[in-house]
Amino acid sequence: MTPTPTPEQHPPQLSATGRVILGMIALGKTTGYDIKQFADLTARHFWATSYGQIYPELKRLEEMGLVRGRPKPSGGRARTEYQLTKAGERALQGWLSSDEEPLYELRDEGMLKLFFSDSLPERRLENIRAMRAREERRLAQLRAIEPHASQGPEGPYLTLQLGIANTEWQIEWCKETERRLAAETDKE
Amino acid sequence: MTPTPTPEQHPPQLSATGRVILGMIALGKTTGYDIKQFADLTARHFWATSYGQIYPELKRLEEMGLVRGRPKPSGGRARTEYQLTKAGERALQGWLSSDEEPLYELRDEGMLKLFFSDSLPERRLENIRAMRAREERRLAQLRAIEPHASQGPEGPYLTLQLGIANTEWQIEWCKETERRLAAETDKE
DNA sequence: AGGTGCATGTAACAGGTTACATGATTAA
DNA sequence: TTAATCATGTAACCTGTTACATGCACCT
Repeated sequence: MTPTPTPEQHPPQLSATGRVILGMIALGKTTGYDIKQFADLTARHFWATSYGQIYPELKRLEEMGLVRGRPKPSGGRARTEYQLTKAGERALQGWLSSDEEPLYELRDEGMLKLFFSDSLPERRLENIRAMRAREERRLAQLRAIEPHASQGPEGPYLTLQLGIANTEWQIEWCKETERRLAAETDKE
Repeated sequence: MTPTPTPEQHPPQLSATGRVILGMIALGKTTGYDIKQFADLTARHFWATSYGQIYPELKRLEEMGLVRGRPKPSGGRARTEYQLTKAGERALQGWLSSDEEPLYELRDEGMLKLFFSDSLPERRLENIRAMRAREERRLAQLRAIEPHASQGPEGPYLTLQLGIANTEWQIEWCKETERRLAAETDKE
């Protein structure tokens, strides 16, 4: 007779959103609103969030004992400040040191259009231009936050650097490809 | 009294998954299975798909009159081949020439770890190495499909080139950052 | 007096993944 | 004969977005 499977008494597992929140609290963003504002300025480029996730997840994290929230009204405004508990710090560091394959997911409609562009070659150049325009907008946004980021902690600064360098490079590729396609069109 | 809003008799809107399928059929992938196989080899790097989307969506597209499916059993195996209808071609080209802001979504847990790495600086180098390893794997996969892609249509080839160049660049950044972090650690 | 920003929250919905089910064919 | 591959499909689940609701505070 098979032994009954281990009762799997793991506490409910830390979700990806939960990790983001723990990390953000560690960076000093103590309210749901704060977390969202900062994330929209920074992490949004590689990890988007919404209030619809953040507020319910903060409650779940509190139930799990990873954060502790206390009301800190500013003026007459309702407001809850959260801090990490010891368990929360451990959970955050456990995630940062885990060797599991980190998730990577991309949905890029611009690439998709380029990929299928043989079905309408006349628009190919235009599609690449649109991709470049998007990257140029992104670059401008990243550059706008650079100055104040370079005074802050290292982690955010490194990701910002990577984002900027990466975007610059992408723009170069688009320009080159545009030139190449334009040259081919001329030949015909 | 306000005029009743236009009855919005637009036929049900073409979803993103639907677009992928139309594009794939245009590239000669005529069955659900075929589409998935090819997408897993190529478009997966910027747009993942699953059978759970593809098969139901093929039916929806047929209801919408954008594709036509006919049973083409190979041996005794059930099998349905799809082709684009005129309306399907128009829909595909309409999408390719539309000026709507193309969707872009990224979830990159590696970047997230780097972003929060101040909470466990000892692991920072390791995290960047993991990111590099991921990109190196990706590069190997992309290079493996390059030879046969370079004989095919232009669109897929261009996206492949972009993917390769982009990945190579990312690897360089990781290496440079690793060197820099290693040097800083030595100084201390 | 009214618009914007601060601050929290929820319900409905949309989209996608996973696990499962089925069954034929082919190569070892 | 058994494992892998071809081929299709569905139901349950999970995650995340959108739209909405509430109300205070601050600036003009």
